[in-house]
Order: sequence, then structure tokens, then C-alpha cells
Amino acid sequence: MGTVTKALELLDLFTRARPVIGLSDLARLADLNKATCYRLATELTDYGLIEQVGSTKEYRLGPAVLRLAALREFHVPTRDAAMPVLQALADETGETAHLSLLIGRDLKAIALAYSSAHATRVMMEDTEILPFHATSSGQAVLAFQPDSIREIILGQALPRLTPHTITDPAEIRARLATVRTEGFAESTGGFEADVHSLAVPLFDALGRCSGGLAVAAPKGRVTDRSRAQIRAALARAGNEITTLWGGSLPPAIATLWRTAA
Amino acid sequence: MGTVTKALELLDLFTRARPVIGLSDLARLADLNKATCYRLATELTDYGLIEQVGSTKEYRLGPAVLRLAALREFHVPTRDAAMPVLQALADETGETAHLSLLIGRDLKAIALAYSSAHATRVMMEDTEILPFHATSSGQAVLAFQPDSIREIILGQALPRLTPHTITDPAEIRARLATVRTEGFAESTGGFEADVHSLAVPLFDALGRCSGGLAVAAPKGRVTDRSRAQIRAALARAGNEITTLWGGSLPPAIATLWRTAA
DNA sequence: ACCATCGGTTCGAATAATGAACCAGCCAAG
DNA sequence: CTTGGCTGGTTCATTATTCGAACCGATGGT
Repeated sequence: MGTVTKALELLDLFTRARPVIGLSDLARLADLNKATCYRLATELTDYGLIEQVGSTKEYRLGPAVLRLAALREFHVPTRDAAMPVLQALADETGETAHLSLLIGRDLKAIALAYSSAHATRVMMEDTEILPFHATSSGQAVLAFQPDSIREIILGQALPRLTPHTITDPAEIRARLATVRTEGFAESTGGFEADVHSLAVPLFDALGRCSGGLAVAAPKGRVTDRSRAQIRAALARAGNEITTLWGGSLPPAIATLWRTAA
Repeated sequence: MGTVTKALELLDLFTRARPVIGLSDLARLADLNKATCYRLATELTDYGLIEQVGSTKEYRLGPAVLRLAALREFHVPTRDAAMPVLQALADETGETAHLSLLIGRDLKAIALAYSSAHATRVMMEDTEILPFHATSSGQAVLAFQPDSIREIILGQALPRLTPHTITDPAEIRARLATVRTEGFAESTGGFEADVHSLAVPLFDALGRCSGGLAVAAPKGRVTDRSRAQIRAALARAGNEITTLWGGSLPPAIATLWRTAA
């Protein structure tokens, strides 16, 4: 593994639940020698990807990420464009909506929107990496990947995260086929017990499925009626975001979503 | 210089004016061997900081920056918090407003807002790094840095970017003293000929000056009246953003701005 | 006074980065 | 259809950089 990758992996240690990390912790979490970790952290700090805060000298993500994101949004409006749609989706369904993107080999959440309709809502605090096999977003995205990529992912370990997580590759393949014929993915308690979620795939300008859009609700609140409503809202929002991204839906999906919405 | 820094410097080659870069160009621009550049680019690509687009395989900034920025904004709302104020500043003054942050040893623009009041407006296309000596933002920020940092920066080369650029360190030091007593920095044609700009410093929660806020207008459109209006708007906006950042103004500045607004 | 931990530093050994030369593929000019 | 100059990508021996055990001074709790 290259030095650059090692340095960048430090960035992944920062999460919503753990936004600041001291040098020793950083080294422990990254399984790196403290000296090595210090050098890498110093280089990241010099560039501004992380910064040291206050007298304790702990690290957190730095201002450089803002500049890079602003530049990317200028050229390829992704998050900014999708944000209002995401919030509208949360408002319309009364549940938590989130948007995820395929980054490297992982599916990562990049935006959340909450609804204030209910006092209890699904929070997604420390959820950056969405496991493909255990989440509806993951299944929605996986269903529309090329066979080669899908098989690489299904060949990896598929940890049982809850008693309801599906871990059999064959069973997952069957579900993905269903996702393709229905245009929606559904997961109940596979990632977090008591959370139901529905998701749709999103497509970029080259027709590749590059992300997912999901609505997560407490299991007990989901009825046949609300499921249908969420599906309709997801279809509309998925269509809208894909359009905003300059993408185009596979014709089969477009047809399926039209009937849902 | 470390490998990580070299890799990260590749990211700086992407600008608004040059958002996609091929491998050979990237190597040339970075003054790196093509093989080296390729390895670094591959590592950045694997992480998602850059991505290859289409059949031409050119590189552009990748989706990972969005995730990192979302995480940082969650913990330290900076850009998101300032954005509406920035737009209001542009609307109120009828000119281009921009926000810059001290990142590493450079001052970099992270957000722009345009006004639709006039057909001609100052565009800031390829302006990521704002030279301290030649811009009003730079002078505003430099004026409030600790002596040690200020002297390091003034000790560097101060290129003459236009016929009106001030390049004499002594003269700059004098202007910075004025900035401190007035609470505003002003530059006319020092960075781009025919552009007038006014700026104020911004302060973070630790009382450090960590950025600048500026309004840039075509030189010919600036009158005594509009200058006063811009200063008043800048004072209000600077105050507001500093507050949003949980920062506090140095008492001297607070007093100065109160009289302007 | 003690011990553990913190951020940061040192220096020889070990490893990873480097770059000249080399592919194959593409495209436009001759 | 050949030539030549470009592209993105690859190889491998040389070498410069990274690595990590041990060490430092400071801090904080017992």
C-alpha cells in the first residue's frame, strides 16, 4: 500500500461520532506507528485537509476540504443540486432521507435530511460506509453495477450486522434481480434493527449507477399505505436528481417509476 | 517534500478555469515524471479525491471531497453557515462577494456570490489563491496575523501582478497598520486591473483571524457613496459570519464596524 | 513522588518512491 | 497506408524516503 493511501485513510477515521482525534488515538485507530502517523498527519495538516484544534492539539478535518468541494460543485453540481430534493423527500415522507455515492469501492452517505413530522426518527450518526448487502441503498446500487464489480463485492465478507442481515450471496443475488425488476430496494432491519428502508438507484451522465437515494423509517411506523407513498416519493425524487445530474434513467427503470409515481 | 504533499498538490492544479486534466498535462503542470504522477493519481483516484471521466480518461476532482466537506460542515459549520450571508452581501451591494479562508500558508477563496444587479460584474474564475500583498482580502487577513506569520509572508517574493501592485514590504506594512486602525482593507487594481475591492477580516472561535470577506466591483462603478455602502454592508456581514462561526471580534474592530454600519 | 499518557523527535534499517525507457492505441498530415 | 507525435499506462534497477523502537519533556491523576 502506498504512503498516500495510508495518509488518506487517516481521513476516514473522522466520523460524525468521532470528529476530533488526538495523535496517539489516530495512530492506534490506523494501526500505524506513532512517528509515521505524525509525519502523515503533519503533511495533511500542511495542506489543510486536517487541522489541529486548540491547546489539546487534537486533529479534525480542515478547511481545504471545503475549497475542494466548492470547486467540484462548481464543475459537477452533485450535492448542492440534490440537497433541496433530498429535503423535500424527507418532508414529503415525514421520515429520514439520505443520499449516498459510490466512492472507490465503498458506498458512502454524503447528505442527510430529517423531517420534523415525528418525534422519533431514524438518526444516521456514525454511518458513513453503507454495507452493500445490508442496506436498501446498497442493494439498489449493487443491483445496477456491472457483473464484474458486483461479484467482487459479493465475494467479500458479508458480516451479519443484525439477526435479520442477509449474508448468503445467492440470496442477495436473488434480491438484486427483484430490485432490477421492481426499480426499488427494500430492507427491514438488515443494518439497524427496527429500521425499515426503501431505496432507489441514481444514475450519472454516463448512465452508470453512481449512488442511491433512500428513506429510512422506524419499522413500526411503516404500513402498506406509507410504503406506497414512500415509493412514489422516491421515484419522483430519484427521477429529479438523476435529471439534475444530467443523467438518464435506464428505460426499464423509467417505466417502473412512472407507474409508482 | 513528502510524497503525500506531492500527491495533494496535484489537487491544486484543478481550478475553475481548468477543471479536467489529462495524465500528461498533470505531470507537466506538477513538474513530475509521468510514471510518478500516474502512481499518485491512481492513489488519489482509489480514494475518490479525483476520478477519471469518460473515454478520454482525464481526471477531475472526485466525490470523496463532498463526503469530507459534509463531515466537516457537520462538525464545524463554516461554508454552509456563511453562504446565505455572502449572497445577501452580494445582493445588497450589487457586486461580487467572496469568502476566503487561511489554508496552510495560503489564502484561498472557498465561496463566491454574484449579484444580478449589473450586466458587468467581477468574475473570479481561476482565482483560488489570493496573494496577500495584492488583494484586499489578503491585506485584511495579513493585518491581523501574529507578527511572526506576517513577516514570513512578507519575506516571500511579492510579485507585481499589475502596474498598481504594491510590492514594497515596507509600504505594505504601513497599509496593514491602516487596516488595523480602520477595520477595512482596500485595494484598487492591485490584483486585477480595473477591479476595486474592499475587505474585512473574519475571526474564529479562538479569536484568530482565519479568513476574509470581500466585495469586488469594477473600478469605474465605485463612488464615494457606494464605497460607504459597501463598507457598511461588509461590517454587518463580517460581524454576522464571525458570530455564526462562534467567534468574537477584537473589541477595537467591533467599535470600528459599529460606526461604519 | 510516582506512573501513565500525551504530542513530538531521533536515526539506522528497511522499504517504497522514482524516472528513463518502453508499450500499445489513437489521430492527423503527408 | 505510412509516418510521427501524441495519448494513457507499465516496467525495473537505482535511490531516496519512509519506517519504527526508543527517547524526550510536559501534563495530569493518584
